[in-house]
Amino acid sequence: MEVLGGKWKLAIVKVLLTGTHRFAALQRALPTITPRMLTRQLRELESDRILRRTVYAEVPPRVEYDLTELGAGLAELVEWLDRWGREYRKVRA
Amino acid sequence: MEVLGGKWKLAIVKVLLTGTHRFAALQRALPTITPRMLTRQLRELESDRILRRTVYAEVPPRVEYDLTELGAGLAELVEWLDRWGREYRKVRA
DNA sequence: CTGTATCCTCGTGGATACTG
DNA sequence: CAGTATCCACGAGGATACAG
Repeated sequence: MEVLGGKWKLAIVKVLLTGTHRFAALQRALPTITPRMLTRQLRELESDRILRRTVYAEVPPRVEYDLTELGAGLAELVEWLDRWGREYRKVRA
Repeated sequence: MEVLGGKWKLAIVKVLLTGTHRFAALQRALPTITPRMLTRQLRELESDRILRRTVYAEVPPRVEYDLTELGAGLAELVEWLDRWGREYRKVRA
């Protein structure tokens, strides 16, 4: 939970489960996140080896994010949580 | 994550997966939790229908906590997270 | 395009002491 | 036994502006 507990962490993982994304693409996928929060959560996920950050020395700059094997192993968890969340809303309603 | 995100929530669920517990028993199972935090997390889990609180009108007072069906449905998640946590520690080491 | 820098609010969580 | 009451520190998260 220390690794996954950030407000946007699992949301980011979920997006990256659909493939490699650039910074701006993640912003589009998470419309309400601020650049500051996106950077922070990405850096933490990187240092926890959930994802990889690849910088291409180009102009304009290009940076790509994709899941490591460790991160990809979270696929089941994300699905499980999605299902449980739906069940939860049903029961609580 | 809003429901499960408290610092002690999943730990409490994990204990209750082994059966009904009283307040003091939960304290013993979670040696570093303060009574204040235990109360708060229990009340939140109760209002989210993850567990049930049963008060017996006796002296001395007796209060028992046990999982609802919704809460019991978290068993898989807890196991999954345990496994992933171990894997995580191995890979990160 | 991919971020930093600054400033600020708020809530979580902890310490400690006390109570019906 | 099963909590409350108070007080406090810290940091996560957000708003806004700016930069290489």
